[in-house]
Amino acid sequence: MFMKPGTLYVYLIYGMYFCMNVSSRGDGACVLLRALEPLGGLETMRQLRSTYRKGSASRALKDRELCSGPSKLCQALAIDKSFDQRDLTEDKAVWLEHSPPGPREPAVVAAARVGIGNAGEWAQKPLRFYLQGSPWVSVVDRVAEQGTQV
DNA sequence: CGTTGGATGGGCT
DNA sequence: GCCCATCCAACGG
Repeated sequence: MFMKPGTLYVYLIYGMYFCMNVSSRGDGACVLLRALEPLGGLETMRQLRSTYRKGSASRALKDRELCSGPSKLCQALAIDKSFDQRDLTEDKAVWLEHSPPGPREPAVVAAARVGIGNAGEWAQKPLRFYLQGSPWVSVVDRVAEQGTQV
């Protein structure tokens, strides 16, 4: 986390999953990627996701199940510890792009974060952001959406 | 739709 | 030891 903004931070969680973060401006600041909208390579993602599951020969995953969670998207993109500390502005294999302009700016929901319990005052602050109405989000927070400007 | 319990390992105290 | 910004299968309604 204490790296140049735009640097990947990948760590192992719960002994078997990875989480993918991007270092941001400010000492110790970073952003955890909790979900993605899969735009290409869907079948590759489906295959990568399936190999990690228990009954690997079980039902095919729906599109929404490919990247709707921090560790799901790491599986779908084959992100592991080898991607830790890569520079998103220089690396050939992984980078960020702006999304193409849409007809209108989607509303951004600011909600409480997921999965950190009541770990101090910061746990309750609305530091989790997602596009309202997106079907690709990992968790929908109806309460937070009440106060969102559409 | 909801809830519950098990898998699993590195890093820190 | 114990904590981790998790996921999935297996249930019950």
